[in-house]
Amino acid sequence: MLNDEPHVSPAVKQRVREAADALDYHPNVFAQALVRRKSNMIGLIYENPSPSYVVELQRGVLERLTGERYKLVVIPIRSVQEHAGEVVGMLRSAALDGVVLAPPASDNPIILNQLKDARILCARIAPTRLLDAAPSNLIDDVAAAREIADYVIGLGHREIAIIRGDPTHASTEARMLGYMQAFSKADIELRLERIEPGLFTFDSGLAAARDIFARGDRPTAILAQNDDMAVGAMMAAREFGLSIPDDVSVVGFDDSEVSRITWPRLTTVRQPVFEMAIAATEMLIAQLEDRDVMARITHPHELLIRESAAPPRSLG
Amino acid sequence: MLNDEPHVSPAVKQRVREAADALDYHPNVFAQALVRRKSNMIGLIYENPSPSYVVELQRGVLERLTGERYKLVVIPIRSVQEHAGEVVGMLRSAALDGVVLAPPASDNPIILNQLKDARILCARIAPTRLLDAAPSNLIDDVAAAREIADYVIGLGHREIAIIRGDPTHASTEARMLGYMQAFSKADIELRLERIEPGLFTFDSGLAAARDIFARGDRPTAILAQNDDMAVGAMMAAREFGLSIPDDVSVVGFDDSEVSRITWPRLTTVRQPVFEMAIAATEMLIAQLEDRDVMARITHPHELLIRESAAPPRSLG
DNA sequence: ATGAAAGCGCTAACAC
DNA sequence: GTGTTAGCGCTTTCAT
Repeated sequence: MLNDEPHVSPAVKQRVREAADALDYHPNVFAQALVRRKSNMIGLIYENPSPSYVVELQRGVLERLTGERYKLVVIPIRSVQEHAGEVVGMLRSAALDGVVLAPPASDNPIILNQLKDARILCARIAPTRLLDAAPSNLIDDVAAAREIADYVIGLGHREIAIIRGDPTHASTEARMLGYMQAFSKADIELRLERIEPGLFTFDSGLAAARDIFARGDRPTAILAQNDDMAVGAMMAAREFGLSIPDDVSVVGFDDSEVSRITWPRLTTVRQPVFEMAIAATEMLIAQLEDRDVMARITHPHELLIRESAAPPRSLG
Repeated sequence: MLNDEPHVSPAVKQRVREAADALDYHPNVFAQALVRRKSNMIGLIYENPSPSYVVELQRGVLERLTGERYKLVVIPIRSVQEHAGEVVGMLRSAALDGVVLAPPASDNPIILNQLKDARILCARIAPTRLLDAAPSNLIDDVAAAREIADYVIGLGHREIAIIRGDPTHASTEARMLGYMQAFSKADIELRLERIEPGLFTFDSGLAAARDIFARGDRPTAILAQNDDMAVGAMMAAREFGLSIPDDVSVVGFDDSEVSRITWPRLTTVRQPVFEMAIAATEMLIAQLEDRDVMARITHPHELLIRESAAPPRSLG
């Protein structure tokens, strides 16, 4: 009766509602779920490399869920790489109607397959492979990385170091490829010792940049594969008494909040994580309600020129 | 049978488990919940002023929940102040076993009362009032604020501005009180125009500090009631060409991640949000499982002296 | 110890 | 339209 049935007059609805309120009646969601086979809960699956990324993600999902009857269950995975086989078991015992998959889970074939077998719907954020396996929200990582590398090269830099992201995330390779395209277009040789590993965390960026600065021939610019690592690199530069961007330029990737609160503000390329999360949630809800679903959205990226990169001093 | 019954031999258990795996059997959680009247889900209720605070909070809850059968449902509230009356209705329709209450919900008498009426268990983070209404995790906000103010005054500052937190959070008043105790002990007069309102956000700190710097007589130090606002104040200082800590000292409150990634690093006073969230979740689980529950834990705070505060230039 | 049966609170199908 | 009933998948109780 409370479920918006078709042939009930508004007046009656109103009275029923009042009576329900008066009796403090709340339908039992388990009984409902049991018979409807629907929990009205969705999950957000993520690993934990960059807090700012996760925050944006979750904000986006919750934004789309406001006013909706769905509740959000957060499911952090220590290491998708290691626990892929167990993830779907967890999900089905949580009885979720569907899940939003953030990287690197969104790229994991084991998870994708088991999800299909378990008939759990999903929508994905930033996958790079198997794009038709499930609805996807992407940016063009290769192009975005190429553009910011182009920009840095355009400033006159030729001695450029790179801090890579987490190797278990496919976007790390994609961004690497974009950088390399820009390098080869400009005829710059990328030396192996100029590539530092990282994990998408502030600490890993700090450590990587310390390594870079501790070595003899210092680059004039650093491309970090996300903003957290870029901010770590800025910290390392300060430790070495280098000023940014005069002594060394640093650029990031993502436009996460941290890029706007540092000084100088970080030049980066925007990935609209919040909007991607909203769109992914929309795709998931559409599936749950048997509406038409977009199979794939490529979201726009945008080079954001701020103050952390400038021409190298020799050209200054 | 799968529920760890007492009189079953290990061998039988093992075989049952194998059979269950082979058939890919998963118990239906709704049927269980229906008859047991227990959902194995807990909620985290928060408002959204400072992302770094929320991240720590959620990390703590999830940390305590790893390996536990409980799932976490996140419940952001736009404005606890405005929607206190509706919160508990939402919760009971979500059928949660219990909730962790972050400020300002943890201080809200309406929510606390309705929770009790609805027999939803809870544990609280950083309440300042009604401390015996439900298990509480606190720090001594007054003492912590007094200590950091003492420190700044001890550096030689006497022209000190304050950026307040969100007025709907009770800790704002508590910290204010701590500052004032330090001021009066040092015989410093606190002028009204030296108190700027804020909302615990970076942007509000930025705006508040711009106001402060735009006025004629500039303070030599700023006490911000959390780190996000302090970092906003640092940004404003840069905009005015002021260097930190030489021209102006800035200190924060919380020791959130952002305080460690700025340059100079932020002098602040640590509130162990992560540990408080773990403890609150522990208190909640203990209640759910009828174990003894600590009624209140006062967590230690700690003054963290970093580089964003120094003696005023006149003394330098 | 083992098995049968009742019932948790609701929805949907079907008769009236 | 309105009232009745079966049954969702499990746990628990009560016979056996």
